[in-house]
Amino acid sequence: MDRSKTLKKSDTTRLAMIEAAIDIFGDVGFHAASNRQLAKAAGVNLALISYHFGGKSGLYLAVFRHINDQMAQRLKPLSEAIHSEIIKISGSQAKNPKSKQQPNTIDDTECHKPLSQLQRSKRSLELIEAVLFTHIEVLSSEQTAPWAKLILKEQQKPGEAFEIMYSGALADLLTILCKLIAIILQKQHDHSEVKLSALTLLGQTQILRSSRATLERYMGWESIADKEVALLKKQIHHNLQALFLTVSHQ
Amino acid sequence: MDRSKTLKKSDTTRLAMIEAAIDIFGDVGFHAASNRQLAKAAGVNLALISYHFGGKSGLYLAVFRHINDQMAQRLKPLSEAIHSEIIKISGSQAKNPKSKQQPNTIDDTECHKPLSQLQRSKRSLELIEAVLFTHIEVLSSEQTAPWAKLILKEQQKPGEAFEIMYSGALADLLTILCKLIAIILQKQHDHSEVKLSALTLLGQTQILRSSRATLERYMGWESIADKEVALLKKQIHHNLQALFLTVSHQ
DNA sequence: GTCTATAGTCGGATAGAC
DNA sequence: GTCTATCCGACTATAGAC
Repeated sequence: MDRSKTLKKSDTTRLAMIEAAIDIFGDVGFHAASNRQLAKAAGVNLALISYHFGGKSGLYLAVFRHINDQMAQRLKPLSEAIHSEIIKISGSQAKNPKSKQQPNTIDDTECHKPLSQLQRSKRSLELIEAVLFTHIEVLSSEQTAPWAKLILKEQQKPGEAFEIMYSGALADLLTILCKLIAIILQKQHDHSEVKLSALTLLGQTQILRSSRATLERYMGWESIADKEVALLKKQIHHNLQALFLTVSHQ
Repeated sequence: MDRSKTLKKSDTTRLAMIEAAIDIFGDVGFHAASNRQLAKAAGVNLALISYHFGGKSGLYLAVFRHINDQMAQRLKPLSEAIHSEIIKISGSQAKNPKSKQQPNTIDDTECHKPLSQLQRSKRSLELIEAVLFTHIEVLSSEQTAPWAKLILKEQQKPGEAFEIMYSGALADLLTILCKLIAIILQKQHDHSEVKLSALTLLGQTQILRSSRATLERYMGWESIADKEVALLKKQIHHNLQALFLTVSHQ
């Protein structure tokens, strides 16, 4: 309600506990983290974990809700921009044979000159690249490193916490990719080929987390900073061009 | 020594403990697994964990040594076949400007008729696909599922166990892929582009494990069996064609 | 080699003072 | 809301019988 502005004492405590817990859970996992360790890292008393979250499990879930909120907030601008542009791009495209004409009342400057399929594809490809590059930046950033670790852990043994993530930012991200790919392939965005295509794309960026140790070791990288990120982006750019620019052949 | 044939009682006990431990460690992780649980699953007494492996950590390392041996054994036929074929394929190719001529004394039927670059690329691409499909089968098989889970866990927090895996089968797999890609791209196999290309390829197959929960959920799959594996293979095949068949353009 | 029994430690949770 | 003190269960590891 109106408490959204006034930050009560308990809110700052809760936040401190959640932020400390992100690091610890991400680092050592749920079971290896002890309540004592969590409380000490947050600089609060042991008993407050039970008081505020009902126990370690409650804190764990609160951590995922918090991460999901943060991620959604971070992706929101890009997501909204792309969604509105998708309407523009596909405005003249028939996704579905029956609804060929879509009376578009939006006062948009470009929406009345129909784009060629080639133009649509090119623009979609640019947007896909933007999404993946954003994803790479999120995955490589030190700040979000614990997030990624937590999500990966949940992927392997999905529980209640996975639901929180999946139904939030994760599904959004995939849906955007699928809509863009659908424009290029001229297929439905929920076609299984389109979805697998999106997933294999994300797989390529996710090596930053899922295979980070192998990546560092095999590339001979001591850390993954700007230079290394740039190299990976270059590779992804190259792959994207190859995967989607020659799509007219098939 | 000569004990390799006669299976002593203690060996069968150790093996039972290791195999039970693979499932449990893979399922719940190192910390969440208790010695009691491990002993019960193996059908042995609690104290034998300390006796045979010196404790839970020792058992954990033994598990990784075992997995690495198994994986190496499984990949060996394919690995050797490919290595010998790479010699054939690249026999007439100059990897390095100085060593253009390689006097090949192998009594191979095909080694004396030089292959065109197109032929070499095509064959390499077939072999890459074979490697990735094998990888997909390993990752999707229920039997090896716990292996993959363990490896993923170690990637996130690499310790002594990661060393065992990395310096074994994992590095072999990557090296084979790089050598094949190098033939297509006509670059050194240790060139960073080649290595990143191999890693992004593996990333696409690794979604079977790293994003399994998302994969199942987003694709609407209830399980990942033959039908689902076939779909993923089809997608990987498609991606491979796009990524490497048009390489002559660049 | 395998088992039983137990010592010693640490964990999560809570009652009750402030 | 926050803290101290404490309970009790579960754990690892080991000593010693067989």
